Amino acid sequence: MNEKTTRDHIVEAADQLFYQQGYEHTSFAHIADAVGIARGNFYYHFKSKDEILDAVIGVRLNNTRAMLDQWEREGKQPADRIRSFIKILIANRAYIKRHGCPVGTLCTELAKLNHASQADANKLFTLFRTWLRQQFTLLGCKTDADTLAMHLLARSQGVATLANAFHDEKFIKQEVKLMNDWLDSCTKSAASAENLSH
Amino acid sequence: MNEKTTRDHIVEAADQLFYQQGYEHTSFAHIADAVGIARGNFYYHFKSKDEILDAVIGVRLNNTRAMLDQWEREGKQPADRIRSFIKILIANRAYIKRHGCPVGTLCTELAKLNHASQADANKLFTLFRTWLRQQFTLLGCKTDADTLAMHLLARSQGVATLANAFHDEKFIKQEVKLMNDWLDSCTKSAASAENLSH
DNA sequence: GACGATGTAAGACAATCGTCCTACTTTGTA
DNA sequence: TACAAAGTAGGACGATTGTCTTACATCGTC
Repeated sequence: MNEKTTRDHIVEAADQLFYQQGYEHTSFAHIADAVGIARGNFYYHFKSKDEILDAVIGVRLNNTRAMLDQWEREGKQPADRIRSFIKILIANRAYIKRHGCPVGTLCTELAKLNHASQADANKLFTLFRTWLRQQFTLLGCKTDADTLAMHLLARSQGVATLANAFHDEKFIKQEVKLMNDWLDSCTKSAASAENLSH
Repeated sequence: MNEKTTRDHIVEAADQLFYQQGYEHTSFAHIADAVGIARGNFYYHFKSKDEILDAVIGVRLNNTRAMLDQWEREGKQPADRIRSFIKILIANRAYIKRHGCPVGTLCTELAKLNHASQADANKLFTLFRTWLRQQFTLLGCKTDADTLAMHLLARSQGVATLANAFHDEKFIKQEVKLMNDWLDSCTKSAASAENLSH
C-alpha cells in the first residue's frame, strides 16, 4: 500500500471542491487551503489548472469503472445490476440534493466554458451508457438497448437536477420507485418477447 | 411602443451570454463588447453584476409567464397544453444541444456558487411546475398532479443535459416521442378512472 | 560529512475581475 | 440661448486570478 502523496491530496481536494463549487469557481487558493500547501507550489505537481482537472476526471473514471466492475460481480441478473445503478441516487441523495450529480454538473459546466476537457468528462457518461447498454442487451432488449440506456441515464440526470434545485430528497425516492417500476415493465416485455420467439 | 433603452440592451446581451457561457464566466468586458458600450459605464444602469442577473431572471420569468399564458389560450384541452410544453424541446433543440436548458443550467450554476439569487432562478422551475400541475389536475389526475408535473419536468431536464453532453439532437426527438406516449397513457388512465367513478 | 535529487515555501508577475470615479457629451426644458 | 438632467466614455482602484521563478528544506547515497 503506497503512502498518499501530495499530488494525491491535491487531486482529492480538487475533486471535492470541483463537485461542491464547480471547476471555474474553485481557485488555486481554495485547493491550497484545503490541502495545506503554498499556492505557488502547484506547478511542481501540475503544469496548469487544466491538468488538475484532467487528473480529477481520470480518478473519477477509474472509480466509476471499479464501481461498475463491482456491480458486475455482485448482481447475477442484469436487472439487479441495473437496479444497482438506480440505487446510487438513493445512496448519494444527500450529496445530490446539495450539489447535483457530479457527472452531469461537470459536463454541463465544461460545455458552457467550451473547455478542452469536455470530451474527457463526457467519457464518464459514456462509461455508464455503454455499461447500461450491455445490461439491457443481456436482459433481452437487444435492438433498443442503447435507447433504454440513454433513457435511464436521462431520467437519473433529471432527478438530480430537480432534487438539487428544489432541495428535495423525497422527490428522489419518488422517482426511484418509478424507475424501478419502469425497469420491471422492461424485463416483463423482454421476457414475453423471449417466449414468443420460442 | 417604447424604444429599447441601453439598459434593455444590456439585459438582453447578458441574458444570451449567461445562457451561452454561464453567469460567472461572463464578465463585464464580454457584455460591454456585445452591447458596444464602455466597460465602466454599467454602474449607471446597475449597481452590481448580481443586479444584472436579477434583471435577466426577471425578464425570463416574464417571458415564461407570457408563453404559458399563450399556451393557455391556444390549447383547449389540458393534454394539448402539456404537449406544448414538451414541444419546446423540439423547437429549441439546436440551442439545447449547444447550451443545455436555460433554466436548468442557470439553477445548477447558481447552486454551485451558492448565489443569493438561487431562489429567484428556481422560480422559473416553480412556474413550470405549478402550471403543469394545474394542467394535470384539469386532466383528472388530481391527487398526483404534482408528482406528474415534477416527473415531466425531470424528464425534460434529463433530456436537455444528455443532449448537450452528447451533442445529440436525435436523442431529443426520441425522448419527446416517449414523453408523448407517456402522456397518452396518463390521459387514458385518467379517463378510465373518470368512468369508474360514474 | 558532502552532495545531488526531490519536494516545499513564498512571493513576484501580468492579466483580469467587479467596482467606482470623474470628465465629457447629449438632450429636454425654461 | 442657458442650464440642469440624463447618459456615456474611459480609466483608476484594489483584489484576485493562473502562472512562473527563486530560495530554502529535506533526504537518501556516496
